[in-house]
Amino acid sequence: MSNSVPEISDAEFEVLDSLWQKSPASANDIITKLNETKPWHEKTVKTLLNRLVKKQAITYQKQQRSYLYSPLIEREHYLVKQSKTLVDKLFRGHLSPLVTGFAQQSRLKKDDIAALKAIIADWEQEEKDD
Amino acid sequence: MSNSVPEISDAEFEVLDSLWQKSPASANDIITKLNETKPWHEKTVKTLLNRLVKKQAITYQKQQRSYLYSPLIEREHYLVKQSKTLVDKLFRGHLSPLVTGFAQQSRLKKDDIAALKAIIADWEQEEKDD
DNA sequence: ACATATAGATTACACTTGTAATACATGAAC
DNA sequence: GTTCATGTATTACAAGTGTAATCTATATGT
Repeated sequence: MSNSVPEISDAEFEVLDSLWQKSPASANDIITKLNETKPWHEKTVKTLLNRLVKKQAITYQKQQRSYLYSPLIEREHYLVKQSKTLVDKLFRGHLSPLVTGFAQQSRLKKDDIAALKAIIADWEQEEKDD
Repeated sequence: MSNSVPEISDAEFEVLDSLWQKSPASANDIITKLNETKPWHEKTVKTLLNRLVKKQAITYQKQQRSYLYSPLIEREHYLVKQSKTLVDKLFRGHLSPLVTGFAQQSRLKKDDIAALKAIIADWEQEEKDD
């Protein structure tokens, strides 16, 4: 119950995602990791950390001088919510047109196909159970 | 080639979507239609129309005093691009975790399942052709 | 004890977005 | 021809965002 997930901007998301991969982590850990792929200034990342704390998306524990940050919002939950938001907006809640669009752009990977088969099998099992 | 789709905000998207449903349309047509579901002030919608024109997402033809607006960006193209953007961001380009998330939230509708089956069949046919 | 490096906090600043209000131009009514 | 209504254009303004720079407090080296 309770928590409506806060709005997370794109840049903030990258920071949060880094914490989902490994936490707790110090600001420097996070900066180092992010800098493998993004040219973000140290100050920029710290601003993003502050904003995430204010939004209660992450928290920290004081560790002598520095902080160790950890996520407060759960990854799976967040991903599902964002997915649903987009599908609602673009496809009025229907997933299949999204998948079809993907398929037409040939972006399906073989593990996607395997996963889809499994999903269909589950769904049909459920139907039978009704 | 050419056109990187411009960034469209949420509010702007609603206006564009209305034009995808019916165009060309006058500002008043659009306002009336949008007001069936959103409490937006006339001035607000006109601001959004202006911004969309500036972004070259829509265009218009002068019709005596007023304008008739039409989309410049293609709906299918836009939807696929947004879908891909989200899947890249949240799932590193893999569609199946998104579908799995949906399935777990029981958001799959029966036409979704039918569409998924068709997609798989097509994909397997492609494989065979290689 | 004192200077310094450094971690986090505060401030900055331009751009976008949501949400209009005001200004301007012109066709329509008298 | 002058006024008025109405359509578009311009301006407004706060909140959020990307992208830092500056300020402040303190652990550490000497």
